[in-house]
Amino acid sequence: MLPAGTEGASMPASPAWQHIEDVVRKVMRRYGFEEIRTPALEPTALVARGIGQATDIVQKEMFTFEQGDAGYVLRPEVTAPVMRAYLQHHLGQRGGVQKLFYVGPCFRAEKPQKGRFRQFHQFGSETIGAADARADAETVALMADVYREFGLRQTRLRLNSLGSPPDRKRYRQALTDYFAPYENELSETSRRRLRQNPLRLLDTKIEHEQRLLEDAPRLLDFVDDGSRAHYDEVKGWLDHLEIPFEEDPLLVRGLDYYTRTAFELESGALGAQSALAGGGRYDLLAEALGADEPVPAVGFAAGIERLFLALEAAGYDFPPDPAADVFLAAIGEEAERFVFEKARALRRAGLSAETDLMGRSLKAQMREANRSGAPHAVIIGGNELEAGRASVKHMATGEQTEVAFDGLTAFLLEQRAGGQPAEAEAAQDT
RNA sequence: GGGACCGUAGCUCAGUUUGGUCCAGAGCAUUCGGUUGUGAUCCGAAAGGUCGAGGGUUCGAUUCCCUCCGGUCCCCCCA
Repeated sequence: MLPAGTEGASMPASPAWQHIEDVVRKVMRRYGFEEIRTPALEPTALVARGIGQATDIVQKEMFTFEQGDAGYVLRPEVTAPVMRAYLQHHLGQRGGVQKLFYVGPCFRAEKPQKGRFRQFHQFGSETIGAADARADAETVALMADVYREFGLRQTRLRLNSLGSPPDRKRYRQALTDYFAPYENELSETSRRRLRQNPLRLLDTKIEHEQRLLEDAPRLLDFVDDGSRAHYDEVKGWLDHLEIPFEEDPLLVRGLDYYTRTAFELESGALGAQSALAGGGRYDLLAEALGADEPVPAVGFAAGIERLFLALEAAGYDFPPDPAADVFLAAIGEEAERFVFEKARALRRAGLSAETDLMGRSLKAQMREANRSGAPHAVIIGGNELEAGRASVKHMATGEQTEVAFDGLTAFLLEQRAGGQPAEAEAAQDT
């Protein structure tokens, strides 16, 4: 039995899935980001320090286990691991800003539902070493361009500034004070949040509480001048790039390492889990992981499964499954030996060639040839072996011609290069 | 962690209401065949399921009850 919420991860890698990754990598490279691969396994302490003890992820969503004295965790996200790699391998010494991206699996021990899995896949970018607001804007632009590349326009980009930890501490207090008189009107979960993590109150879905929030203090009013100036700059650069966004004073993120800029991209077509991607600045993460000095950084993370859902909802045209160039059918043992070797020769010439591996009838082989999507089937039996010429059937038209064994590779290469069916006759003379 | 619904062939599902020869079925997919060596169509046949698992009630359980496992969706939270 598979662990819950890991279903899709064990299916054969579909062309659609690979297509998504291809597009992601393409856009990432346009922006000059390098791919980095970090282990799926990380020390529990790294994740706990990086993401924050008080977060849901660390408190209840990690797959952890002990090995000797050490505690490990299947990574629930990739930003902390990338920062660990950056520090451990002194990537900053390479000079300049480090622009890294990743694509890979993450794990969270949540109850699975639509758009949420225990093993899921994220891609994202991390721009490490840049405090400039343009780094924030570039991250947002990169994220937006990935979705734009897929033609997804029904998305909503929300933006906010979280300021610095002292700012948030003062804001937390103000929020607590504001809600104190209303405590009896709050739901049980909201009362719990008020004590444990007041910022979470901001995304309550209870109408009454939302009305209370309208007059509640705003995080942005507690943000220090530096953060405010930075926020204004980020908005300026986004305007400059003509990237539409909404300011959302209620936007907070679930991980402790965020500072200043926070953003989230939503889709309307995803059901309960509408967040496609999110990110922000995390200038304090490096120090939390043991760095001697602050390392400014900003990044985003996106869910591939959710992108997939959004694409399906939008009726996205995935590229068709790649078809073989040719299917080789054999009749009789001698022909089977010939075909098996010929297929390898074609493959070494760069063609995608398929053959029967079950000793099936010609009829069954032709069915298989049809299924393979190969434009041509090559039939070789006693007659062909005697004549030294293969029967080549053009599957779409049903027309069949003969091609000398010696010229078969060249013929098929030419066909793949865009030769028309009509040229088949011409080619058979070569 | 809490809630709702669901588990019958590889896939999509019927059958369970009122337990017993319409209870083990259909479509698609698969394999083979429709005379000697030709695919997507058509026709025919075959193969394929301990009816999620275990226990209970009963003369008898896919059907009723309990437990467990799994799935889906929702709350929480997030990608």
